[in-house]
Amino acid sequence: MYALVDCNNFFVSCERVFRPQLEGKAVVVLSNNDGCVVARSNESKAMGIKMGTPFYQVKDMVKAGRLIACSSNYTLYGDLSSRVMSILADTVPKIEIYSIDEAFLCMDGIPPDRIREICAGLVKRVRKWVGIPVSIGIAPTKTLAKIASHFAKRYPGYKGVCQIDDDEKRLKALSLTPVREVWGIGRRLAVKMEDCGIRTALDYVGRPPEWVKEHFMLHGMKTWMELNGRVSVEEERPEKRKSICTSRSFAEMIADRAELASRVADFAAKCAAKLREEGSAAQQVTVFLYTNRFRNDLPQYFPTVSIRLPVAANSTQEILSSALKGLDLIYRPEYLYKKAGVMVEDLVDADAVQLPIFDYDLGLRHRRDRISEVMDRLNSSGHNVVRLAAQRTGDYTDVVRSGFRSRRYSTSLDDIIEVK
DNA sequence: TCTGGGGTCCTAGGACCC
DNA sequence: TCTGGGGTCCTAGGACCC
Repeated sequence: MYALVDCNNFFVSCERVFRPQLEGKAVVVLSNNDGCVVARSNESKAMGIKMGTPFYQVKDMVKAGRLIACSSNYTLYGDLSSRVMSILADTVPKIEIYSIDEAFLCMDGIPPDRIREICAGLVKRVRKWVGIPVSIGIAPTKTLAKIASHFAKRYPGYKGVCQIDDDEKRLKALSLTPVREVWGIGRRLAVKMEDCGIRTALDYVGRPPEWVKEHFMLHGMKTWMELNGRVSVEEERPEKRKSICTSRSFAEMIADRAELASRVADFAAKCAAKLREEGSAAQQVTVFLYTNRFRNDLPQYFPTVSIRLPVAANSTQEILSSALKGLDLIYRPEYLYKKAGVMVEDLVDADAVQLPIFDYDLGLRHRRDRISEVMDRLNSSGHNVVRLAAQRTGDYTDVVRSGFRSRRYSTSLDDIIEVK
């Protein structure tokens, strides 16, 4: 059996932990730059606010006092997430962290008749110790556990735990689940399935496997098997990422090359730091720019360029200088840019980098690695105490729109003192 | 005026090989 | 007019997830 633990309205719940006056109110959390709605309380869902709604479309409700908006505060969410995860990890033999607000628990070795009771205990403990409400779905496959967790979340009668442990319950649950809500079936596939007359998950599992394979290929087959109770979604992914990306939209559009370069330099430095944190090194650095895709009146340009590194690297200097080289190749002064990003790809283990035999300055490499190490130590507080001259001066908060930010209650000493 | 950020996997098709 | 058959590898783009 798998148990999927899903934090309810996670970002909103995090805000509520430290501002209990938000309890029972319509609350939304906004994306970077206060761009769009990325989390909603039950009350704001009931008001019809959809995921991804641009903030300006609900601004009037905020002004009228009917809706409370919070800028996103990922430091806070990340910290509360790790507290939730550590409680889960302490309770069951194995957990697979799936996202910031979800984890699969592997219930191997736990007597079947105790699973529900253990999960009910977890719901209470996480609520009491961290303050976050969670829902848990229990089932023989991950896809079914997801469905069970939806029921646990939707119907208060379950008290946060729903288990699918026999065929009767499974078929009942599938018949009540629209196919577009199934894990692994997105918008495009859902439309295609509905065109074939498939409305519920039960309709889908009723189709013969040959037909499913023909129309929805490998991916569709896996989902089909999972819904039929046969495990097909692999075990956890390897712990190291295959690519790392840092990108941001800008509060204002940018045309100036120097300004753009300093932003790209920041993104590159961030990628390099993430690489080192993970013990990886990159063989390729990609830079991309976006003009404002919502401005039909402006010329559009979405260039991207990749630079191969002769030797895999993770020093800030090397990643940054490649990124700026890339920027030079794609930058055109006649456009207004709204977003940029740096991606590092083809990652290898940092301690297994293949060095060339000839014409290679190993001393230079070591010096760069040393500098990066020192930078990491000095920057470990999360503030950019030291940076390369190509990077921006000043804090990131200077350039991001964030009108409703809560404090970093659980991680920043200043903010903790403020609360007291 | 104002529209997020970060990942993974799969497939089709092209390049290339014999 | 008529132009083989079979592989592998790589990449871009599309689909999905949160």
